[in-house]
Amino acid sequence: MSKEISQAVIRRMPRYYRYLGELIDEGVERISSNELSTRMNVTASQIRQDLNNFGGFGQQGYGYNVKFLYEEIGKIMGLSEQHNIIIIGAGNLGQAIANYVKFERLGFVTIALFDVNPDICGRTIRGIPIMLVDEMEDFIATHKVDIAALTMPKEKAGAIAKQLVGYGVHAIWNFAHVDLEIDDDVVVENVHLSDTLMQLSYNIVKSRNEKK
Amino acid sequence: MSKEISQAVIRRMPRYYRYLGELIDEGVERISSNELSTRMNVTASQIRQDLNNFGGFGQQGYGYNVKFLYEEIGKIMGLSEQHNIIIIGAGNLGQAIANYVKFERLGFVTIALFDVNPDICGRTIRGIPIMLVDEMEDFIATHKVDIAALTMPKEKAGAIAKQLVGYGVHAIWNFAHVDLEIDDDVVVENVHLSDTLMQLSYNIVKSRNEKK
DNA sequence: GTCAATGTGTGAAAAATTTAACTATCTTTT
DNA sequence: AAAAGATAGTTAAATTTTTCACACATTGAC
Repeated sequence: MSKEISQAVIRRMPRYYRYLGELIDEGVERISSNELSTRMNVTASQIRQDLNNFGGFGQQGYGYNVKFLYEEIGKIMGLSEQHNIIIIGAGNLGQAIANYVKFERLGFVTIALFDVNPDICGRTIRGIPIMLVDEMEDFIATHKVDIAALTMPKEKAGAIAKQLVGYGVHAIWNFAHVDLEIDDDVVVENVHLSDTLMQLSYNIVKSRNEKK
Repeated sequence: MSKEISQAVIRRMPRYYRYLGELIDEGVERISSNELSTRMNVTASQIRQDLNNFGGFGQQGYGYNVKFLYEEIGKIMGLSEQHNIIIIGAGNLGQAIANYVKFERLGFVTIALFDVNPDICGRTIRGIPIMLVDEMEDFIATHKVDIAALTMPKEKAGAIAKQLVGYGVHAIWNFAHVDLEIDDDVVVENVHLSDTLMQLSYNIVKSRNEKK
């Protein structure tokens, strides 16, 4: 059995991926854990430990091949396959996400939005159709849906999530401010914006106090 | 000197706050760490340890007074004062945030949006004006601005952040996909949506493999 | 008022994470 | 081709975080 990799490590991987992408853009071919650690403001030891969770991607005396490592991390994070997203809640946030072209470069493609409001149904965003929530079941049955993004008010999120899981969706990107109670085999990633605001606020007050 | 409280603890506080808010809505007056731990799916021990970082809010044999604890956490997280937010980048995401009424209940009030696009300037969102980025300096000089939310493309984020800090802004809620290099006395909270998507993607693949 | 039950605060143990140190391997130079 | 230098992989130590366990304060029943 392969050892479980801690979520702390997983949370750091996207940052490595981003920095490696930048290095590629800069035309850098190879990099040592030490040099990368300086750029990223982490310890070289942590970089080596993190990467070694997945295997040895570097070479003693040489370092890491930037392009190779970039691609390997991409594979590890599941970016080698396309993930289709549907967005439930075509409000501002839902539309914002649908408009984010950058996600597509990572393989995350929004294929539909759903809303309860009949007025906006039939419209499209970048060619992506907005449909009625009632059409969701049919749509999921006839399309490959890998991720459902929940951007509706929290009151409705629980029920919608349950429905989605019933229709066969196994991954939820949850922007509603509730903890979804859902089967173990469904993967949930929460994005609680107000939580991050509160953390910011805490650190503001702290920083102010430290300044005396 | 008061001991430093780990960011791990700080990240958990908003969740306590949310659950306590729900308990208040349910009319619950008191709760034990044990009962709360069941609801929240964490250990009672962790709850007690976390809270004790800030002082003893409970009472042996009684538990915690829900309303009192809620208010205390609010104070700890800096919610007892109003935080004015300006949003730089009035695209979809910026507008989505400006429309989020719920933040206001926590004391976070958006007072202006700024954009480089003259076409949308002069418009308002919920009464909040959209202005030209050029007007930013003046605005900050004449208004209390506590937090700047960066929702513009990452290419511009670094320069804008520098400007903002120059104008006296000390806290940045960063949605741009870059690490801002900024003075130590400026507080930055990053919200990297694509990072969370990648984490979700990793967990999807992992979960699929576990299922055999 | 007494006593059993409850349940926090807290010191200590356990677990997890991070950092440091070392070894072995590869690269580069001469 | 050999020696010197660089650097990943890896083991060990240090640190941090989480969990456990229990003394003792408070509540509530009788």
